Amino acid sequence: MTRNINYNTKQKDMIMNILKNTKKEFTIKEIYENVSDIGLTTIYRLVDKLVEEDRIKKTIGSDKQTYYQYLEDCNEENHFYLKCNKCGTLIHVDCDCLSDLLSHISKEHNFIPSNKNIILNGICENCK
Amino acid sequence: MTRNINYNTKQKDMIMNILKNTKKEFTIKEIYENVSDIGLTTIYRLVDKLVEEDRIKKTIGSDKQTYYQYLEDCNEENHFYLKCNKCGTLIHVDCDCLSDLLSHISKEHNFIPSNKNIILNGICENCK
DNA sequence: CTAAGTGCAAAATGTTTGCATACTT
DNA sequence: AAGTATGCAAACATTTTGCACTTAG
Repeated sequence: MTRNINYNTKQKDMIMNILKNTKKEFTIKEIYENVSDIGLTTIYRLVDKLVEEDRIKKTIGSDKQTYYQYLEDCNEENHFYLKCNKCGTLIHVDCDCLSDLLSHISKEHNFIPSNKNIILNGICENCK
Repeated sequence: MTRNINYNTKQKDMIMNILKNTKKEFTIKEIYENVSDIGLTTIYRLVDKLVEEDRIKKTIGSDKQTYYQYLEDCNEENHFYLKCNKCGTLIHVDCDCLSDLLSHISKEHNFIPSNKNIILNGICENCK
């Protein structure tokens, strides 16, 4: 039995803060440029772990690049997001409007929807 | 006014057929291994175009790799999919069960949901 | 003190470009 | 015939690895 211990380092915090403050998408390079004194290697390693831990999400932007984006703290709760295709912001929605759809899908379509981090794309209020 | 002409070449068809036949995710390398006599460069180029044309989708798999996957023909119709997190299959759902949710979101959350290619993740019938 | 995390340089992968040739219409 | 598409080799970009050093708990 090996315990998987995770240190809380200032590097990890810095990356999380940048992603958390604006809810936008960042490339590795953008993270690198927005942070001081963290090596690229470390960014790759941390970002990997954070994805593993479901704290951030790796995605493909509309420009086909690889991006990373902040996710809400995911302890046993479901999270529903709206993602703007123009500005890239991920809007966290606190509303149970999904529940009917999800139960319909599991009953009628014989598919167990994952209830973590459901993302719907579109255009946000500001970008209309 | 430049017209953007697209030849229909056998290379393009081969790639589309592979993606269409199984609805699974393919990496560039997997596509390359499953076709005969198409150079890697060409695969990169074609896959790019197909993404542009909305005929296939570029995604990040749960293993964090970059994948490409077939989409239904997208002429003015909406398409709703269920994607299995285990086998990677993209199941096309022909059902209007989404419409309530989408109108709720546009009214209550002030967000215009894109109605093209909505994908929900979960576990499919076969993988349960 | 010890396991885990970091940063550098180098290695390995992945992707794009230039150019000569071949194919579509 | 003219404009695209293709494939190779080379250039370029991105990501990973090995290793000595630092840091968190």
